[in-house]
Amino acid sequence: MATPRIAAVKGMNDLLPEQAPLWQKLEGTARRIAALYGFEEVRTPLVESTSLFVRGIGGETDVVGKEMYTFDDRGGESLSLRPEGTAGAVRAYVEHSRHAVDPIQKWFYLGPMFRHEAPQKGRYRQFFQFGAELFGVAEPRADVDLIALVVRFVRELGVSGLVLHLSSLGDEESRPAYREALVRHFSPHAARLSETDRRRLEKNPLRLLDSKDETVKALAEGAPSTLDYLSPASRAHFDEVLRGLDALGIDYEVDPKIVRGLDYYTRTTFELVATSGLGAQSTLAGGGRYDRMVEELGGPATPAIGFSMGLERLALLLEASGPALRRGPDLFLGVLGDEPGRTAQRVAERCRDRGCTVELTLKSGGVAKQMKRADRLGARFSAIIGDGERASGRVKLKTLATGEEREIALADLVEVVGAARETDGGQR
RNA sequence: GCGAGCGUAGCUCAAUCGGUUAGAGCGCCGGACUGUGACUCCGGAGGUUGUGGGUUCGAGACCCAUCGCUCGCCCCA
Repeated sequence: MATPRIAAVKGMNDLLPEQAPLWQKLEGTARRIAALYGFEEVRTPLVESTSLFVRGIGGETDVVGKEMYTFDDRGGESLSLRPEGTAGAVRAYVEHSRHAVDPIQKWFYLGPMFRHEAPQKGRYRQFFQFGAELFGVAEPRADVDLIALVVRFVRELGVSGLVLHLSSLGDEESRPAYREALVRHFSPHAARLSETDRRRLEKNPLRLLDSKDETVKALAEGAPSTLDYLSPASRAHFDEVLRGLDALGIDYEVDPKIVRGLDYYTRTTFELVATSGLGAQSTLAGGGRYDRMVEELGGPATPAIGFSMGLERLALLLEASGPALRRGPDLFLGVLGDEPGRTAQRVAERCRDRGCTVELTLKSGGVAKQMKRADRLGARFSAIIGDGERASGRVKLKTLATGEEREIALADLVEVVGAARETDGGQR
């Protein structure tokens, strides 16, 4: 009987070497695009005081109310694994008085988030997000710049079939009136609503617009739009965002029904939705303004806008369009014997000094076996070093792809392999 | 939290109505080829059929429970 194995925790996945190239591409592109827009990386803790999320995101939200990994540490303080990145970023902005350094802070982050939900396609308990936060600018141009970043990122990766949904939730002035209008619209039909939807009607009527229940969907068709209740200032802001996107040629769909699940949003909200490939979890990215949150967490009144994107969902879309290639080593160095092995290892080090990737035979074996390995690894060149080579100072350098073989001086090996790498920049 | 589907080798799958020793392809290891990969051929390892119980002369298959995975609902990225 085999010893029982311990499996990974439900909803938390290993990323194995085969998947690494794809993730490196995702993260590398994210960093590069963020830099193009002047965003700098911030790394905040994975664990925060539970109260941060309760205050920042809203205790009534599903994310905080029932999906957080919460525990008491040894001192009795309630801590939680971060379910999203914005609250921690705002906390850091306030804690370090960044407004005093420069009120305009442009941050991006890349890292795991945790939510205790039933896993399904595109939804995991540990998932990676790429996100950005732009503090200190109320102007709609900031909204447009941030959305442009998101759009450029997915475009750069070659993901297609995405639609940008856009709306505005208004400000302190507009929201109460809109809320009331919604209650007026749905209340006469309360009897036909499910229990949860009736509770929503009381607590957060905005939620009803997002319902998938057919009855509610039908009712929502004729519901008043948040856009009709915007204050003049919010209206002007929203219109300017739309004009800015038009000017950049970014397509969007004004969709008053998008309601973000976190309480902190004001004014502009947006989602990037996949039209296929993600099943029920079609939202790839979400974001919006949170102009009141910095103040609510004890900082000076500071407007802000941000977004976050689920990288697993992005990976799912990218995997569908073909696997990322793993690049083999520039040189495979085979070894026959201990003494030649030491020579080969020295040569390998010199190649690596030169910036070439080298796979050296570590586990002794016959030539055929070593060549098989060279082939499987996808090496560009192979050479075997044995007593003969050591004595003569000459090696046979084989180009795996063509089978062509030529004899060169062992002393020239580094230069030949290095030059070949440089002619095509290591891209093969 | 709720609902549904699925668990057979490392992977993808097969196994007649419940029938005797659970197979194949790919992959892996070895050999043909003791100093040259791919193609080919030969051989090998690898399974408590997720787990526990039940029905039966007999269970991979049927029943119950349990665990896991997947998908959907809710919600979200």
